[in-house]
Amino acid sequence: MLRRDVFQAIADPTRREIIGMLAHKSLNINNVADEFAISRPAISKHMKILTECGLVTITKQGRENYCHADFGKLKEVADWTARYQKFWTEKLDALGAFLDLENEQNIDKNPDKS
Amino acid sequence: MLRRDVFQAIADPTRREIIGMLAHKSLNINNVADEFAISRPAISKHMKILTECGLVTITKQGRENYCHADFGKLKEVADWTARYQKFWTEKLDALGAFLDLENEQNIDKNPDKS
DNA sequence: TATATTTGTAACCGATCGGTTACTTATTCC
DNA sequence: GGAATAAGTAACCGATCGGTTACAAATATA
Repeated sequence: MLRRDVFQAIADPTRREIIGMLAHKSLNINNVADEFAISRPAISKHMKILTECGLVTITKQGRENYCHADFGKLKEVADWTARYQKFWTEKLDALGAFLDLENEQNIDKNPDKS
Repeated sequence: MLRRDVFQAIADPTRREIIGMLAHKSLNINNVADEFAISRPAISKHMKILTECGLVTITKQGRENYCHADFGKLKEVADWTARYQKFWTEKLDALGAFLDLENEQNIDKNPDKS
């Protein structure tokens, strides 16, 4: 497996839009492609990237491939941003806030790797 | 202005590491470059991307350029992931959860655009 | 003043990205 | 069986990415 990076997967606005669509309802590839100006193969490629990083799972139903969003992988992103949340929610000294956060969560020596 | 996308900016693991470093302490370009195996101009390019999207600001001090992280822009990412938070925090029916979220936050018709 | 330090940037490189068209395969419907 | 539908994939394209080396400019230091 290629073990795609979820940060890289959500970097593209089209893919973020796809995730939003699938939150409402599971759709097959053509259903998704109909909502965009780009071609079906282009959507198919985006979907491959989303499945490779675990953001989307596909279940085959006859000749149709239904795509479901799997939001668990999005937690990885939320957790990363949460490290710095205090910096925008409170007007604290930045260094102090970070050290507080580090203490609370007891994160490892190198918390900034991916 | 190029008006860089913060999602694209944080897609690169090196840039995420830089953000983590600047959370501890403001540093000049060489300080940052010393922590990586890649060249100084490469770091300089990463820093340009980070400043273009507002994640980093630079203050000139003599011949040194001090880089400070600006976490406000990270809220944009946190807000996007928060739309789907219920999907991983609770074991609810996915459609129901999304509609609840939509109701609470009263987000616009097309909440999935970037 | 001469030299060292900090930085930006230009030119280049190979790889990847996001898209296309064309073709194939599998399934469903008449 | 034959036609239509859904989807994967290969080949190609131009642009961007992430890196390099080389050079220039500004500031600090001896």
